[in-house]
Amino acid sequence: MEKLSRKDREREAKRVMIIDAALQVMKVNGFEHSTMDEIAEVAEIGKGTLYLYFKSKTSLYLAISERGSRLLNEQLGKVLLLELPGITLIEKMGFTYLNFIRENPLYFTAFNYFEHILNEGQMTNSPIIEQCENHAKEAMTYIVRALQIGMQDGSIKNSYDPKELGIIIWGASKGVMHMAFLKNHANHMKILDDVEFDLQSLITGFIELLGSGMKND
Amino acid sequence: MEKLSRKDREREAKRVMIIDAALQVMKVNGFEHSTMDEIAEVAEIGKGTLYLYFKSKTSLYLAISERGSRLLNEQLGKVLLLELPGITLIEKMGFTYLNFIRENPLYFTAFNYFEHILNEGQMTNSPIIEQCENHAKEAMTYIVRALQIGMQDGSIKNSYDPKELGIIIWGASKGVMHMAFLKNHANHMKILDDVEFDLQSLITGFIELLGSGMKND
DNA sequence: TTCAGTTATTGACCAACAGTCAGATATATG
DNA sequence: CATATATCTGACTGTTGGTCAATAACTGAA
Repeated sequence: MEKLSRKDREREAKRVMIIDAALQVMKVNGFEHSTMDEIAEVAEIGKGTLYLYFKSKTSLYLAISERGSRLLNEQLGKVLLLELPGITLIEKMGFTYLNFIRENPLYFTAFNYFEHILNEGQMTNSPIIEQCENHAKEAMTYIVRALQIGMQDGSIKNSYDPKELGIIIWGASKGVMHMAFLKNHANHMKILDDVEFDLQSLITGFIELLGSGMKND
Repeated sequence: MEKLSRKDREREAKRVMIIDAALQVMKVNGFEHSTMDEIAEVAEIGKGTLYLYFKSKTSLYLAISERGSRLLNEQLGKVLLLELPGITLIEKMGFTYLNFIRENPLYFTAFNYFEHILNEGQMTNSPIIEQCENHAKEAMTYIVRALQIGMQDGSIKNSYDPKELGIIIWGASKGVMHMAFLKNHANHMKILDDVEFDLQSLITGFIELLGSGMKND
């Protein structure tokens, strides 16, 4: 049972308010072109105060990613509770992910930012990075659970290692979503210009393709 | 037939040399933490000169991406010349891509940077962006051609639209490669820590999975 | 209510770095 | 050799992430 003092609750509320302000600024200026000065201004606090709540711009951005993955995980967790064959759970998770990034494109950008930071190898041993990693691990676990359920109920081939298959599904989904995201958000994307498709049909095709690779005959 | 004057050839050679210098600096400092001052120093030119050859840091980074995708396309193009079933061409392209980013991780980072720039919607109508997009489109065409060959020779189901399938394969491959890349380069990546795998086996699993979704029975 | 001690806030300031430009240097031409 | 043109340069500027000494707000005891 968590018992937070009034101080702690106020502090937490302010943290949330700052993240709201940051998202608001980013909606206008884009993710990278938002400045700490403007975020502080919108949050109606001094810039120094901003740095009392987030020790760097990177930290603030990661906090956005953290919130996003927390929200997404809540939804993925609910899918796992449904009484459905494993293969259907996997499909539903795919669409849950799709709808989430469609409704929250900024969070998707934040997810990519998080991975970029991991890649660059900076900010290791930071608590916010750890939280983000835990969320990612949790999402991964939801997928693996669904796969295990599917292997149990016979809806998914059991010739793959569920964890390895989980990584593949996770990675491939992110890649395809990213593609779809580009189509919708980039002004011009020559690769995609030739192809008539909407997000939904692309993802449906993708899930079908993966599905027919995983499904038991 | 391109006939370049000595001037033009010298200019081109210097451009190449600057990109070499930039890659060298990035190998040490990482992609983002390299400064134009240091790149100029390593290239043994003044900073002002650097800006005569690349109009911004972004342009220079995109030039690296451009070179990378040009090199990759050369290899993909060669695969397409082999006398093999379409499904095998697709598999070979997958491994070509894998080996390329394994041997040239910096180019892979550059590719991601290019997509990031597209996402942010900056630098539209810049010639270097256009070149990068053309390369991406070319790579995409190689995949689609291989799919068409496979649909012709019967090794690939023809129930999918080859272009849509191409986008799916392209996106999914990038996503899975990215995952594998993280495992190798990020210091810690909790999602991946649990799973014992090497790049090769993950990609093999992925290609097998996609393959069994595409293959004719 | 007062006041010392503690905590929270602030914005002027600093350092780093992308990008500029007036002047210097090299090269071509007659 | 002299002039014109092309190329190069690094000191300078503007912006922005991050700091810190000064200030304000709060707290609890007398």
